[in-house]
Amino acid sequence: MLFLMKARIKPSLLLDDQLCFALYAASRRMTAVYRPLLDALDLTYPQYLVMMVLWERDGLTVRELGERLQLDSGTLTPLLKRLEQASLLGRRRRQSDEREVEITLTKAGHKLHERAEDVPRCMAERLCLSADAFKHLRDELKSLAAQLAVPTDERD
Amino acid sequence: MLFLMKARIKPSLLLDDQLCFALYAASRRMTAVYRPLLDALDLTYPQYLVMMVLWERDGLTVRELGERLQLDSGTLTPLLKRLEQASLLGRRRRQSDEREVEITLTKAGHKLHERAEDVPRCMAERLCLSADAFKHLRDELKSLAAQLAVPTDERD
DNA sequence: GAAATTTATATTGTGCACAATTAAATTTCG
DNA sequence: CGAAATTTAATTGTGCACAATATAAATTTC
Repeated sequence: MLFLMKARIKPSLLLDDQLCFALYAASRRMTAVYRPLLDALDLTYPQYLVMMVLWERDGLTVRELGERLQLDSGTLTPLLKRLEQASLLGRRRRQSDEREVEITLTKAGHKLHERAEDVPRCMAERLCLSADAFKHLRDELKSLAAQLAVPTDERD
Repeated sequence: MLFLMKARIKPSLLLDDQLCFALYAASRRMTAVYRPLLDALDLTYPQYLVMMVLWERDGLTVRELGERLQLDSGTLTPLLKRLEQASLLGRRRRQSDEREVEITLTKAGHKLHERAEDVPRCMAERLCLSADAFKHLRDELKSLAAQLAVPTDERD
């Protein structure tokens, strides 16, 4: 009789066996494909992510943006200053709590949303995935990230 | 009667809908989980990838390393200089073709392979994936990267 | 209500990524 | 052959990521 059980991952140091490298390489390739589309909007890929969050909900603080994107102030502060220089958003301390810096889209920042709407359509065509395959892969990656976010000392 | 066909991806600018962000976030989380393991070896994550390639096949040129990892000399040259400083490898121009720089592991570089063998085991435990799920996700990512590597002007 | 602690952002420093350019060696071809 | 084109690394400059630290405001503790 056969035992049907989940086989353990066999540890390997060969590059082609690694999940981490497949992830790292795919992520960089993805950014590379976005680059020409975002160049047209004068945005880098991380700047595009920030704008996407703000188009969805304006007036977030740096901390809230950081939670959404999993980035800290060391990354966000200079990035937001560049977007401010580009007149896409404003940064000002909150009256209610002077520690917090509220990020608000300018008219140009809102306006950019329209031009950005082509980007997801272009990428959807470029990916050659069905909606189901797209969602499945995306959700697998979300669940992987969630598993990797669990502290090492409190696991199954 | 129902038509069963592949549905198109619905374009969206909402962060949570994006495959690219799931990929980007998962990749950074993965690197973050590797960090404490690699700190013990005094390697960064990209340095670990370079060492993995060299453990598999020593004596590659910068170009060959770059092809394997999809990184250019602008990234590799300073990274390799740091590994040279750390006495893990040597860099020297090839006699046969002075344009090429051959990378050779030192004794310490080879020695590090043993200590690195714990890393994949630790990660395998940390991931909580069956061998099948691991391979499936890895191969989906490889196929995604391959699709994204196809030039935009020559596609299905 | 002063002191200690926590929270939010900014700053500094290191190490990638990657575009663009440069320099040197090699190959191609008239 | 020898000039032009190609190839390989290195260099320069910009923009993330992220650790560590600093600073200032708010909150908690006593």
